[in-house]
Amino acid sequence: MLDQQIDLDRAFHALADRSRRLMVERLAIGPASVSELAGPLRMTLAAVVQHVQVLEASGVVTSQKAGRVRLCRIEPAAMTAVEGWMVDRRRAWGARLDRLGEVLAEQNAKQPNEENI
Amino acid sequence: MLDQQIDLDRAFHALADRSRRLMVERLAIGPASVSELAGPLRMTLAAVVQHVQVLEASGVVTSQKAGRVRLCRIEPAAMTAVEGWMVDRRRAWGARLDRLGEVLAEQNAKQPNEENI
DNA sequence: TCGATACTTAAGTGATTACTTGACAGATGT
DNA sequence: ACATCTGTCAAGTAATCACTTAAGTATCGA
Repeated sequence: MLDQQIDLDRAFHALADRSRRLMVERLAIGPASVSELAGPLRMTLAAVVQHVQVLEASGVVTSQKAGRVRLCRIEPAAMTAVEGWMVDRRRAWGARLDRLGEVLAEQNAKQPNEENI
Repeated sequence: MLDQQIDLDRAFHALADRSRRLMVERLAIGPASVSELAGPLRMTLAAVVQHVQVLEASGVVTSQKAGRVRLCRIEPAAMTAVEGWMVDRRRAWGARLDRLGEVLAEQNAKQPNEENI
């Protein structure tokens, strides 16, 4: 429970980098090797390996080596923890905004997307 | 659209710090002054002001000064953007896990299966 | 067996971070 | 008027970051 704060630090930090988010987007579709992850990125393989290490240390990604290939995959638990924190926050300010009436919040025209969780 | 990547960088980074997350948790409940935010934190006011600046630069928080007090409040748009990215990812891996069945995810098959990606 | 493939490790570099201290400014209450 | 409250700005510092190059180590295919 207390450690989870540390995990959130690391998880948010891991996702605060565009290259790493691209890797996670790729991994969300399915497992991939390090060089597959490196594909769209303009940096050395060594750098990509370091990004993978950050992702693993944060718990967002796990990997295992098969032969000379390291297969990486997303780790749902960490992603869920991050999403959960966001959802909890929105419950708070969402409830407050509802209470006040959405009209007061902003007159910004926003798309009517009905994504409810 | 391209800026949005930058915004996500900044927003995730802003939330990657425990002190700043505590501030956001407080602001999710309702607007607060800088010193109110500083309350539970063991650091100088100057440091808190710098954290507020990071939160504002990321778009997660807005503020306005009334007299000598700066009132901070959460900015739903940035929070929604972050949450939206998470939700989009979960749609991908969630769908995949459903498709495969969770049993497959935990098997320890060491055979290099050629599931082309 | 030999060369190519897929990482892996170490060391270094310039930029950024999360603070600190200290000096200061404007607003408020008495 | 004056002290106090609430915040601001500037400069400095130690640690961390996102890379790089260079030199490995296994593994695989022919």
